Amino acid sequence: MKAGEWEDVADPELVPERLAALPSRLFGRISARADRLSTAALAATGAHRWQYAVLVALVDGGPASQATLSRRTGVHRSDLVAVLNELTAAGHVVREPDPDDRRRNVIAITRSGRNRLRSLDALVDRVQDDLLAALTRSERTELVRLLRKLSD
Amino acid sequence: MKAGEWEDVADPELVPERLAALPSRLFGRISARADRLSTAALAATGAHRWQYAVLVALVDGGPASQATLSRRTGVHRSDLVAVLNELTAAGHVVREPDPDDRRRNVIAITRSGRNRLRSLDALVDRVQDDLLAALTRSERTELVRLLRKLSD
DNA sequence: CTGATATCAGTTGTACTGATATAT
DNA sequence: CATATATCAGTACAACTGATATCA
Repeated sequence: MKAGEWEDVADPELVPERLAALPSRLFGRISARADRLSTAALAATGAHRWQYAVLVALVDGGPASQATLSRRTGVHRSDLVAVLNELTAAGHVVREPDPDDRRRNVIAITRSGRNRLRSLDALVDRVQDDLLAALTRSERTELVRLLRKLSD
Repeated sequence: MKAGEWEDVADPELVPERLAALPSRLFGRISARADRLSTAALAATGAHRWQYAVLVALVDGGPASQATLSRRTGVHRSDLVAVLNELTAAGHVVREPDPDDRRRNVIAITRSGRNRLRSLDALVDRVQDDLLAALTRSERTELVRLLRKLSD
């Protein structure tokens, strides 16, 4: 993954059918494309890709410990530390020791964090739209249904 | 990506709907799972994940230069060098200068390479089956159709 | 001179493992 | 004692970029 001008190395005309229809290969390629689109869209804002997931998890689920946030987002607890450092430094969340369980930090979103999320929301929506541009609206719905079945 | 015992960090019950239904996130997670399954399956054979793509491209498209192989497989020409070094060392392909264009190497599969591909084929099929286990046969067909539309 | 080819060295981001300190 | 939490250092891999030498 990287930003910049991009030229696909594969030529659809040349790719043998056995490879072209291989689910694991398709997932890898589409996922790489999604990463490129996300990174490009977020580059302007200086936001990390995981910031969005964390802010959504806080708004939709309320304040939480880092361990809970990890379970809500799927972001690994090891990686969450750096994301929260960034968000805290920017004033988008506050991180305070939990008085009820002193192992935990309680993470809460700030007003600035809510504003941040609103602007990221628009970017993320455009990325999904770009990514799924080749599909009709009903195909998109069906695709998401199938992907969700797979990810459980 | 790594092998070993694996425990999902996300708890499906806790993931907010906005994240759970996000295509770019779903692609990332499923692609990571596909990588884990492939790596685990290939670990026993000592094969790199790209070996399979290269061997298929040679069998289905005939001998070719490295640049052509890159376009057939989508494997980057920079990465292809190492894969071909491995395959050459194992005797699965032969790499010879092209007499008609001395910039090129002609890569051709050997009998040992064809045998290798047959054993990898079985592994790859099982990985796809594992990956798509949650879907019915017709859902799998529809999914592949949608993924192919996206990857063009 | 331009473009294509093969090679090599290095970079970035994701998704981890493993270890440690601290508290329940 | 086991278990959960937060943190940090480090690893493996895909998918690149950029540079160089060679040749058409």
